[in-house]
Order: sequence, then C-alpha cells, then structure tokens
Amino acid sequence: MRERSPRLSSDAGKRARTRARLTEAALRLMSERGISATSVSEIAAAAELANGTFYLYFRDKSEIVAVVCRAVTQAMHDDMSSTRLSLDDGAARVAYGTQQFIEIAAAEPVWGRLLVSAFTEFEAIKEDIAHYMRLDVALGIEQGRFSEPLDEFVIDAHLAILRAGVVARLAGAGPDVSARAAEYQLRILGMNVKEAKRVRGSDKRRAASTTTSRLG
Amino acid sequence: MRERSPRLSSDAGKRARTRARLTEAALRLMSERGISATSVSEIAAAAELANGTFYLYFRDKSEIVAVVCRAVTQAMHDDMSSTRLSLDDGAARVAYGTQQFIEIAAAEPVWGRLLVSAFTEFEAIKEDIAHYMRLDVALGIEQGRFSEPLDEFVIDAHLAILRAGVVARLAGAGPDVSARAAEYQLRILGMNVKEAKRVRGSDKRRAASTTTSRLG
DNA sequence: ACTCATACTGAGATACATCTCATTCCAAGT
DNA sequence: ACTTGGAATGAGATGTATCTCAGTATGAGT
Repeated sequence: MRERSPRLSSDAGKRARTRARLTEAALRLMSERGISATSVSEIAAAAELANGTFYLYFRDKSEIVAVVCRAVTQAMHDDMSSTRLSLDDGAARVAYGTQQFIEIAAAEPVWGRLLVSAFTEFEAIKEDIAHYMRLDVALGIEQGRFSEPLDEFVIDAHLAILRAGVVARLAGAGPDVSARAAEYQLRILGMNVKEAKRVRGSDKRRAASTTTSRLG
Repeated sequence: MRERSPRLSSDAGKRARTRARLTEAALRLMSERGISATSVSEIAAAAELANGTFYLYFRDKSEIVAVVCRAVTQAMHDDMSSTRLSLDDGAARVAYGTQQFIEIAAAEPVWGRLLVSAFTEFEAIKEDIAHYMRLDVALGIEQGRFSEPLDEFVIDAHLAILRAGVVARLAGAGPDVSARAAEYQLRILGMNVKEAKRVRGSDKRRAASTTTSRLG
C-alpha cells in the first residue's frame, strides 16, 4: 500500500517523460531520414540516453515505429474529427477528410513525412486510415451520391490518391493539390465533374490546432 | 589487331553470359524478397559466383538495381508498344497502357513484384513509366477527350492508381482490376462514367509474348 | 612447354545494426 | 547515515552488409 503515494507517482512521471523523449526523437529522426534509415542508437542518442535505455521502454524498433505512427494518425484524426462528423453529406465527408489530411500534413511536415515513410515501411498504418475512408464512402453510397460500389480496390485507389497528394504537397505543390486530390476521389466514386468540384468546396482550410508537432 | 578474332569474341561471350547470370539472379531475388532486402552476396551466390565477382560486373548494388529495373520496364513497354501505338484515340491509349501493364505484371509476377518494390526503392523508375503516360494523356487532351489539364499531379495520380492496380492484382484480385484501374484514370481526367467504361473496352487481354520471365 | 590476358575466388577490412547484461547512479524512505 | 529499487549506462556479443585485393585458374596463342 505504501507504493501508492509520491514515490510511485514521481517515478511514473519520470518514466513517462523519458518515454516521451524517445518517441519525440524517433518521430523527428524517422521523419527526416525515413523509418528504416533510422537506427535505435540514433534515437537513443537524440533523446540523450544510452543505447540500452531504449530497450527498457520498447521491446524493439518495430514497437516504437508502431507507437509513433499510430500516434501521428491519431493526432491527425483528432484534429479533424469534429468538423468531419458535423457534415451530413457522405461525399462532403470524403472530400473534407482528404483535404484536411493533406493540409495538416503540409502544416506539420514532420507528421506528413513520417506518414509517407510509414505507407511503405509500416503498412499497417494504411488500415487505420482506410477505416475512416470506408465509413465515409459507405455513407455516401447509402445516400445515393456515388455510382461506384464500395470494395477493397476503391479504397486502395483512395489511399493511393491521398498518399500522392501528401507527397506532392510536401514537395512544394500549392494547396490546390488537396482540393484536387479530393475531387479525383469523388470522380473515382462515379460523381460527375461539376458536382465533384462543387462538393469539394472552395477552401476548407485547416482550422489548425495551435500545438506544433506535439502528440497527445 | 590479333585481339580481333575468336579470342576476344569468345571472352566477350563469356562475360556477357556471366553478367546475365547475375542480372537474372538479381531479378529473381529482388522480386521475391524486395530490393533492399537482397544483398550482393545473395545475388552472387544465386548466380553461383563468388562474392567478389559481382564487383567485376557492377560498380555497386545500386547499379545492378538500375539495370534490372530498367530492363523490366523496357520489356513491358516492348510487349505492348505496337498495339498501343496502333490506337488513334488518346483515351484508348491511356486505358490500354494501364490495363496491359497490370495484366503483364500479373502474368509475369516476377516482373510485377520487382516493379512494386522499385516504386519505393528505385524511384527513378517512375519517370520511365510516366514518360509514356504523359504522351498518351497529352494526345487525349489535344483530341478534346479530357477536361482535366495535364500537369504533374495528374501524372502522380495516374502512377498511384497504376501501382495500386498491380499490387491488388498480384495479391490475387481478378482481371477486372486492370479494367477498373484504367476506368478510374479516365474518370480522373474528367471523362464521364459511361464513356470511360466504353473506352476501356470489354477485355483487352494480354497477347502474351511466350517468353517467360526472360529479359532481352 | 610456356606466356599472358582475362575471369574468378574468397578471406578479411570496415562499418553498422540490434539487443543484452553486469554494473552504477540516484533519490525517496527510514 | 543507510537501505533499497527503479532508471540509466555503455561495453560487448552477435550478426550481416559492402567492397577490396592478393592470389589462383583457365585456355587461347606461340
């Protein structure tokens, strides 16, 4: 019973802080030079910890990769979920989700670059993103907004367009890229050109959370 | 002057054969386990040569990667170029190129898997593929078949769809995937659903070159 | 038989990467 | 002052990759 008080809580605080140092260092490095090109020793060094300390917090490299990638996608979804869910039209949700995803990636390039890397080096992340896509596309279909049925390849195509949008935006393309990516997705779903342009709207700009590159 | 005759030619023949053994081993291994996961020693061993022999034929690993990837894309284009160029309609060329690319990748999975790997591990290959896409899309635009102008992001989106198609097909999806990938590209270019379906046609099946997995 | 160019060999230098573990540090509790 | 236990250390065991190079094998030409 004695472990309950200051001791444990202060230790737990320290543990959490050290762990955060590691994940933050990992995020920065993996974003800069790619996931597989980042070594455990580099992460530990960047966090000003000895090599071995890393293994007190993560079983191995793949574990921290998963943790960091998941935290980033989670943060991005949190950033956009309330507005996205306030939209009644499934097509509008699809468009908003994609535009916002790309714009957040551009505003927080550390997140964006990590995710681009994760698309090939931690493929599980795709499923996290696809999950929301499926919901929005299904809603749009139910509402009769799309002619294309929902299946795996449609989602693959959506993910591919999303990724291409993030890459282009990070490479310096203007904000029109996110609107176009959304428009292309709607066209793939069978919506005509004019309606797709209308739905993706003029400019759903990032209502940016002020937190810069910090993960919850 | 004496070096001209049988001597040099027979030596050159041997050199060429050894080099081919290396590229064939490289193609097979890199296709199976990915480009970066294949080591130079594995390639040499698979070609039944000593490690060091590799370096008598290629400066380093990146050189053989470029050679093999380029050879595969070249072979695929050769396979489809005559039919593709016989089509007058730019939209039909776009659709045919994509369907054929995906179907060849499915029929020669060794090529297909290598290219999927190359898309992320030897990015230069994208430009080789994009080159032909640009020509076909430009032709279609000139003919007034598309409403979307030609720019880099349209090509990025096309490459993304193409890649997704190959991946899906190799993962076991049916031949409808290649037709759908082509259809999605046409929709992205602004063509309406009905016309896109008409253009991509019923079934432009692979007129398969009988050579199995051999590169010129 | 001998020469000589070329092909080929394979052990080893070098460089990192992952992960372990015997040890040391440190701060709270008595 | 002393105990105690989690946090942190960092040298090293192990594995694997790239690339080199001194030396060997082969076989055509003389």
